[in-house]
Amino acid sequence: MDISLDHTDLQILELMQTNARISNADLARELEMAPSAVLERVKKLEQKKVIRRYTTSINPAAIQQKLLAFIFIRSSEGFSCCTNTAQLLAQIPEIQEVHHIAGEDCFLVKVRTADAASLMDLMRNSLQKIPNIASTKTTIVLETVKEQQELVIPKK
Amino acid sequence: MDISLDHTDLQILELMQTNARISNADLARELEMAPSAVLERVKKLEQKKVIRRYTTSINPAAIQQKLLAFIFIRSSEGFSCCTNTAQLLAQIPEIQEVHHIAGEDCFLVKVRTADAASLMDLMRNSLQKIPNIASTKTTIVLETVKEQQELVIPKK
DNA sequence: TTTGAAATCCAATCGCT
DNA sequence: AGCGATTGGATTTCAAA
Repeated sequence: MDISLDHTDLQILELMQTNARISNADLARELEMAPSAVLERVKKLEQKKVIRRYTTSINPAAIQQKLLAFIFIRSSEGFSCCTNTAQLLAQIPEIQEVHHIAGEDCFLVKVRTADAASLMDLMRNSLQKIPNIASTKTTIVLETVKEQQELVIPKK
Repeated sequence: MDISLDHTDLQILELMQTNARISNADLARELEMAPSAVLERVKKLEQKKVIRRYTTSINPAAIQQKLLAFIFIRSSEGFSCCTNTAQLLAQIPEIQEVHHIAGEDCFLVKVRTADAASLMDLMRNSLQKIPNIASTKTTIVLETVKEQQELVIPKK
């Protein structure tokens, strides 16, 4: 099973990226295909892990998650320990993203908490318990102008 | 119309965050409520913009978007021009996130392209045309260990 | 806000192409 | 891969509490 995608697949991705709750019937109407054929394609995209999951984007402020920060984390030891450190970081639910980055710093982490105090709590209680964290540099977000994970789908 | 959320609303958010394509009937079964009552609540969450949108997470590698980078962008002029600069950045489809950050740099931007060459294209053709960009500092992601936008939903 | 009933519509399967 | 027919179930609306 390969991952080659034709134009119809890309159209499906485009439509579902914009609205994950579109009905299969509406998808079929947009593509001018039979619903059963469309359903088949969607299932294959799921199986092939082209589609990873369907998520609901929730306004963070509505559930009192007002603080967003990025933290650069430097690891004190070599490359081998990094994988372990990364896994421990990934387990923290407030941490949405863990990226291994090029350059002097080892990781870039995106974290969301209620406020500055709870970010401090998290750093003291969760981060500092992870071995091999040499230093952290925190960047606080004042305002988010754009935040979406929509990819640019190729035309063909 | 206020934005106060009760336990049932939080349960709905929790379930829909995990799977945006859950059927209303399944939601109702989980909550042990009538489907019509659940539908009413979901619609209100949408109206109140607690739910922002339903999105499909697509594997970037499957559509040849292999490069992820974060760019720190310094603005050459004062605060007033920042809003304009931010809007121009936000219009670039490859840029997924634009954050106004505290500290010396003005913006942190998350960008996804096919490869290093197309990132360079983007910086030359799109970024450098935006006025008041004084400097950029690009951080390339080598590996993404975790990437989700799921929020920690409070228990009550 | 919730419910239950009713009408319409959809999801999912399968045999055929 | 796609289609069309089928059926069991889902969505959506609405009057009533």
